[in-house]
Amino acid sequence: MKKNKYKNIYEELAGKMKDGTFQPGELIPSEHELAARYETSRETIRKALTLLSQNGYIQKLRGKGSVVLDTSRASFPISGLVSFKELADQMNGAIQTSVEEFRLILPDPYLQHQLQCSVKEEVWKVIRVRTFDGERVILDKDFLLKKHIPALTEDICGKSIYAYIEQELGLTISFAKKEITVEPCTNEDMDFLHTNGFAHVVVVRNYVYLDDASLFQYTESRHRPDKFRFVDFARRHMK
Amino acid sequence: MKKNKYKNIYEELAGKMKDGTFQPGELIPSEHELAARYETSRETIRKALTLLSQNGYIQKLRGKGSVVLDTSRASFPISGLVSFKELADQMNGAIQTSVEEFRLILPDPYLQHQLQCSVKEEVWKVIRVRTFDGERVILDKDFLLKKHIPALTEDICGKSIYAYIEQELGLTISFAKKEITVEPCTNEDMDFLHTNGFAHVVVVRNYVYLDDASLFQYTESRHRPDKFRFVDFARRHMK
DNA sequence: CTCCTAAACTTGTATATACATCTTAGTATT
DNA sequence: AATACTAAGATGTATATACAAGTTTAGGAG
Repeated sequence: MKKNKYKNIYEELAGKMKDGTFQPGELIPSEHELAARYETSRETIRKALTLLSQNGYIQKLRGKGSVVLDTSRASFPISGLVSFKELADQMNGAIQTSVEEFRLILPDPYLQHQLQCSVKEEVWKVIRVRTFDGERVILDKDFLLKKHIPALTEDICGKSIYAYIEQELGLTISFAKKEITVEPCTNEDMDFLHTNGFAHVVVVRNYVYLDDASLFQYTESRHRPDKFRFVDFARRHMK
Repeated sequence: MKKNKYKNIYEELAGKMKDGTFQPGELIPSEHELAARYETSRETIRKALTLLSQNGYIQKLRGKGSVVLDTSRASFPISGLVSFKELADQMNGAIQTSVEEFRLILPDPYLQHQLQCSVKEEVWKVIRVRTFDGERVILDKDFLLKKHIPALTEDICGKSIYAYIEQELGLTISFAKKEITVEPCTNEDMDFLHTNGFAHVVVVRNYVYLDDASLFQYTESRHRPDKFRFVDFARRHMK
């Protein structure tokens, strides 16, 4: 099989950093030694190490080796493109999702612009509220093009839309552009959320694309400010 | 010279997307053709295209080619690790920096924790205010370890600390971990900023590292909410 | 003992080859 | 005319080699 050897090695090494087999500050084995240990070529090891470096697991030091970085503070996931369900599964605590609205609509001009579609394109409108420890703190407004997602049910929205798209429909969610701003509370925010006297919400606008580069989803995720936290890892120069 | 051929090609192709030589939706030449055109190997071209893909310039379609994505909406820089001076240079408008405080201190327990240093390590404390169109909207509190940055002047802080570190000191700023939250205004915020009645500020905490993986800077960037905007590009699966 | 140098080992870049997998267009068959 | 197959061309993965450049260590010269 000619598939994903480097990705498997990446996963295995990343696991060893997460579970503490490799400690922060330590040097991992050299590329030659890893190549021998995994019975593969140095180039394949280098692809795995490049991924680790890009995701903040290691720092490569020329002439010395690769040192393990401290990822404990980061509280994963580090930004990335992760669905709420996947995020919730990684956390421990009382987290609930309730579907407040679910229907097929024709887009208004604002949505036409966000989804770059015509007024005739049918769109799934899904409104969900995320509850943490009994407090309604996130309002998710999803809009999905029926052209790409022909069938959808309220039941699926209560679980995970992404799992349905990837596992049932066999589509591949590829990338997203996101924008974070702070905006005044709307009436809708106050209806659905426990705003606790906050006059503003943090708005995360997500434009999500499939692997053929077609835009299929626009999501507006509205967070109560005191419960919002975004963590990112960024490299200055690319390698 | 055995250096950075792939990075040069990346820069050249990225430039063609920015200036419109390559239009969104278009297919760029195939890897074979680019290899011939640049008189290099396919692997070198692939490294350049991988960078373009990671930074949201193109989407690679197996069996078809690489399609140019629309980066016009993104309004660069897309997250990344960019100094304020570099960001300001790309924008047009009346932007000013004023240094409000500049001195050498010994860290209190909070700073010791943020910078992971002892109470004896001297730290440069720099407080700067960023003014847009006459409004004081960002308060930057920088703390730099003297161990790594032995000399610093108020004049440098008024221009660009990063330019000084990289060009004068010859150090390489490598990566940063950042965290975005929303927090109540402090007295300091109200003293230095035109808070315009806002009760909260957006706080961006930056932990910045050199290329030997040593932490040298902790920055707290406090933004007036209505002027804050963060744009990110994220891929779901890594390649 | 100190200093310098050379060797060994590390990661970085460039090139080449082979084959897998996917898309598309063209051809042949039914 | 519709379908099925084939070939060409595209990207994806794996391997191999050579050399460049930075770091560390060991050993030799003084």
